[in-house]
Amino acid sequence: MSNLELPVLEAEAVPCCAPLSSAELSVGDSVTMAAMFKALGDPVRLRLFSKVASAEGGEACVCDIQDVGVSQPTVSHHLKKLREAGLLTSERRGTWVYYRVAPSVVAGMAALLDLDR
Amino acid sequence: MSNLELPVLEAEAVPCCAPLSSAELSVGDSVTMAAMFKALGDPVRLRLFSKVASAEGGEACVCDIQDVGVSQPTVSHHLKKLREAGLLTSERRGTWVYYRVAPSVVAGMAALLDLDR
DNA sequence: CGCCTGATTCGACAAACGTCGATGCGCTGA
DNA sequence: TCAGCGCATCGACGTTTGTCGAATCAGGCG
Repeated sequence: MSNLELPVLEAEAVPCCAPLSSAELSVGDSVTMAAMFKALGDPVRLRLFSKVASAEGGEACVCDIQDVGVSQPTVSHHLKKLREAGLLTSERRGTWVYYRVAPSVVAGMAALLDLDR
Repeated sequence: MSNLELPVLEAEAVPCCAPLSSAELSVGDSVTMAAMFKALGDPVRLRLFSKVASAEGGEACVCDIQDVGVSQPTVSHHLKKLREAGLLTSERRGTWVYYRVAPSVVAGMAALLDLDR
C-alpha cells in the first residue's frame, strides 16, 4: 500500500467527483480514491460496510454486525480500515460503539464510476 | 485473497446491483464485488483505468497509457488484473492491443454505492 | 526468413495484508 | 471498588501483492 501513517480522511472532504470518463485522474487523486476502493476490496470489509449501510437508523453497533465469520479483533481491524479510508465514522455511546457510513464520501466514489455523463 | 484461479468474470454479468443501503450483501456477492473494488484499489491501476475510461473513442492501446511511473511489465500486470476483475476488455488489432471499459460492470459498482435510493 | 517493436509471461523478492490469541482500555452495574 | 462486558490494540504468523529484469510470444516489414 505504501501507506505509512495515512491520515484519516476527513469524512466530508471528497477530493474529486468528476466521472472517470470525463478526465484523467491526477496522481494525487488516484492515491486518495484508490485507498477508498481498496477499503471495499475485501469481502469481509464489504459485508461489514453493507451491514452498516443497510442498518435501521443508518447506524449499527459492532455487536450487531460482528457475525461475519472472523474473530472479533479481526472485525475491529477491518472497521478501523474503513474508518481510516473515510467510509465510516464511529461514535462511542456508553458501552457500545456505533458506526455510520459517510454519505458524501461514498457518493464521491459513485460519481467517479458514473461513466455515462 | 484466497484467490485460487478466479475465473475471469463475464463482462456483461454483474451479480448484484441493488444499493448497499437497501439490503445486506450475501457472502457470495461480497466476494465477487470485493474483487472488483479491489481491482480499483491500487493507484496505478486506478490511473490506468482512468486513462482508458477517458480515452477518445472509448479505447486506448497499451502504448498510449503506459506512462504511469512503473515498468512496462508492471503495466501489463495491472491491466491483466483489471481484465480479470471484469472491468476492462482487451482486443488485439495488428501490432497493438486495445483496452475498453466494461460499462455494465462499472455501472453495477456505481449502483451498489448509490446509497440514497 | 530474420529482425524490430509492442505486449505478455516468468521468477524472484521485499512490503503489505488478513488473520489469530492474548492483552489492554472504557464503561456499567452490583 | 471490583467484576464483567464491549471493543480496540499488540505481536506474531503465513499469504498475497506490487515491482522489477529477463525471457517469451505476436505481428509487421525489410
